[in-house]
Amino acid sequence: MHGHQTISSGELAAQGGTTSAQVRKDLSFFGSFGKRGLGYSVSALSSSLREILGLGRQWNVVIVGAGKIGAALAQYEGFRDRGFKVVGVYDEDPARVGGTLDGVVVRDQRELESDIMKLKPHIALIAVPAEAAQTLVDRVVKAGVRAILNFAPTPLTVPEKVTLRSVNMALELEILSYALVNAGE
Amino acid sequence: MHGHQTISSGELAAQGGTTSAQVRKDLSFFGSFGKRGLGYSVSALSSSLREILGLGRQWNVVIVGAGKIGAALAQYEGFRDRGFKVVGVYDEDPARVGGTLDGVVVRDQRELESDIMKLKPHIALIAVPAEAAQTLVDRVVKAGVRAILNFAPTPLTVPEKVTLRSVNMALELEILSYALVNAGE
DNA sequence: GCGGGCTTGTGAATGATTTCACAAGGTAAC
DNA sequence: GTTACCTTGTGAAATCATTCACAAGCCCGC
Repeated sequence: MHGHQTISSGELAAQGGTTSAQVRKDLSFFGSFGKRGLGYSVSALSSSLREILGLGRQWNVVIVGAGKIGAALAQYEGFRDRGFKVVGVYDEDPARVGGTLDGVVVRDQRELESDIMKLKPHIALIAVPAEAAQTLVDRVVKAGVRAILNFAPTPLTVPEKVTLRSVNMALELEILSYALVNAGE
Repeated sequence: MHGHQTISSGELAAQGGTTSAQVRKDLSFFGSFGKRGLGYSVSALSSSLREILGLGRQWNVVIVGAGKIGAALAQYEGFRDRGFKVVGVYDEDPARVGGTLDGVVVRDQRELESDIMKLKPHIALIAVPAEAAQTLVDRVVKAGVRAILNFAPTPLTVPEKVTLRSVNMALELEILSYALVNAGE
């Protein structure tokens, strides 16, 4: 981005929308990468972080639900760029099964367990209606998936060994709504 | 959901995936809605919250960017259900302009300012590549939008009077990646 | 109307996160 | 080599958020 060989915590903070102290504290959690008086070597820091975050390797991902959100996820370049490969898309609706999303064939949700055993995906993205989400999470967890990113607007429970994160777009809009109502106060 | 007329903080917590103390603390920020010994009246609480969060009224939304994510957002029922109405979708690409997404015609990004002046949308959803995001945010802010939900994977800056929230799906995956790498520790 | 059993609302305690502030270490110019 | 100047890494302080715990209030049965 810049021609710099090296970058200071302050510059990183400006780029990331945070503070220099925050950046240094965060990085110090993993170790000490910088040189005092100079800053951080861009290339060394970048590869250390890739290593630490596990972005060097390829992660296989299955998408459960081929509706609007599932389709958008399947086609999202941001994932591929970071080493996340969509190895399967699943849906319940016969009308969708057999179609393709960005080169991946939509398979029947009944194949989920057997496919997971075979493909051993690391991550499952849940993009189904709220009512169906917990059931499908239980199924993918039982089949061996250990990391889940949930897009259904409902809280889910998983065993302790499984990592779950949720993205709730409707909630984000409600927060904006609240901010608008209370704007002038 | 239940036939109850009234609901306790504990039940709300279970549904929302949190704790009863948390629920009570959060609600107490807005006022005091419950009856001791009994709980909260479902209908009264529901309408109070709708009022406070501004969900009673309709909010007009424009979507900037008619790519994968923009299209998914335009078609997302979760928004309409909560009173958010998509009044415009904009793109730069002539191949997309003129097409329709869920009944809304995709318009040329050059019309953005004049349309915003006319339609007075309350919220803009930014669904363009990272490089273009700041420029478009500046444009919609200048045209009068005061609340922005950003889906581009980049930090943005807005004037203080504007509320900005960001959803970063790639970052969510990176966090999962880190969790997987450090699973057994 | 009184007592037992719930549940709220909220201070106080605890825990987590962010910011401050500065010694220690490094660069670069002379 | 020495000096002037930067920037990191990190304890300590401050801020923010969550959890605890309990008095106060309300319902209901008798």
